[in-house]
Amino acid sequence: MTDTEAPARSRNRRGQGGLLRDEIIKAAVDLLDEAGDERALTLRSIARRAGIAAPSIYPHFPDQPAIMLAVVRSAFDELIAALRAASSTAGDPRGRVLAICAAYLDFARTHPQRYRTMFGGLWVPTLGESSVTEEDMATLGADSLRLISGALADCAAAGVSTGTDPAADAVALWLGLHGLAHQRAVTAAFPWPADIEDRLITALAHLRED
Amino acid sequence: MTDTEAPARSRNRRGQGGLLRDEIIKAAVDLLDEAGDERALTLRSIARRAGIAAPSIYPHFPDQPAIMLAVVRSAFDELIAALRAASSTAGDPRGRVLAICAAYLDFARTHPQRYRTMFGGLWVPTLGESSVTEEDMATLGADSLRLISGALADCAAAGVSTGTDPAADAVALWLGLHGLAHQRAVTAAFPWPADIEDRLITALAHLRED
DNA sequence: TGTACATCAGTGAACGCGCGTTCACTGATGTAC
DNA sequence: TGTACATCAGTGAACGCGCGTTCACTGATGTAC
Repeated sequence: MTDTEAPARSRNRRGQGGLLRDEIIKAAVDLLDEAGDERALTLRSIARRAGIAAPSIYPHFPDQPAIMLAVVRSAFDELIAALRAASSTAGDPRGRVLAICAAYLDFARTHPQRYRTMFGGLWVPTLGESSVTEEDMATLGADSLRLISGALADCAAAGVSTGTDPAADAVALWLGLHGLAHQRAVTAAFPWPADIEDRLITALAHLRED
Repeated sequence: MTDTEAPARSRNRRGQGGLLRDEIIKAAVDLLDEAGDERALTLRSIARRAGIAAPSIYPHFPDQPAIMLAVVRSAFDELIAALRAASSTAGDPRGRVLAICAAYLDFARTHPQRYRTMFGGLWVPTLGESSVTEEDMATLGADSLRLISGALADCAAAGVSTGTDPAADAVALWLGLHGLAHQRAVTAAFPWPADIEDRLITALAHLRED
């Protein structure tokens, strides 16, 4: 893993300086996907990757944790977009739940480093010592949970699940998915049962046998 | 969180130098429990905490990742001991499963930093660049999984669960517990349903309603 | 019982490194006249 | 249309810091004689 730089960068036109902000986030996300872990995401390594000098980051982010927040936020945006796409292509309620779950696990498997960073809690700065606020943290992921909850409610209404509390069931189902996705992202070798996904989803979504 | 040292340390008797090894692990675990995250566990901070000079660590550990492995190993030892204790006090199979799950969640709640470090995958060094081997990693936690698996098999035999594959069910149940324990260890505020533990355990252990 | 000595537990100073951040700056570009 | 100038995007050098690790060492303690 050489520290590939992007040397031939030419500066943005006048008035377009804000474009660099997105380039910085992109560089950080790329770096994260390639790196062993998020500790590789230093302000300087991101600058190198983006092909700029380290101080050039400061007009766009007040400090290093602010970059991390932007990276995590963009990852959450991507996740919810994938879940929504999966949700909309499925027909019946049961299929929707299964599609959302599959998309969730797929996201995690495709971007293990991003997943670990999003939910690992380690990028969280010591609140109060950085520019990132408590509110920034709390709202992340709430949309995904709502999407699952809605799909489960439809299942209950359609009679394909025996669940009676979609909001609580959504949390339980998500926890199962998260446990699986996280453990996969973290360990190389694990004795996975072949049908572990079905096993978790069917049990936690309270789906009836078909 | 001041960087409390232990200044009045007197050296071990001749032949008892090995005792410092345990003191180092103890210092590291204490530091981890107090710290915001495992990144605070540097070789130097551990040495400060133990009241010794940094180089004094080298006769006991070949490098920094080796200390991390020792810390994680001791945490896993503690976890399995807690699970075994819970398992042995319960009477019937159903009670045993519930007691083991409760002990698991209790461990995570009591030692969130330790839990996050054990399962977060971030202490894992780049294998091949440190003294920690692949085998070191693979065996951690296997005992706990076996304990759960055995308890589930007893449930099935006693007819209090409808599961037919205790080994696979154990993985699924553990994943649920892990998802819950991990998320709790990582986030301050989360909209937890009141009965989330029951919800997960009953569904994943396939326990019959009583 | 006394003493010389080897061994052992642990130290202090130093190294090179990458980090986040600051500062004064440069040079291209758009704009006012 | 030409030119002076303000503004903007981005730079290079430097700072102090904590890190992991190395090296030569010190001084107490047990042991052989």
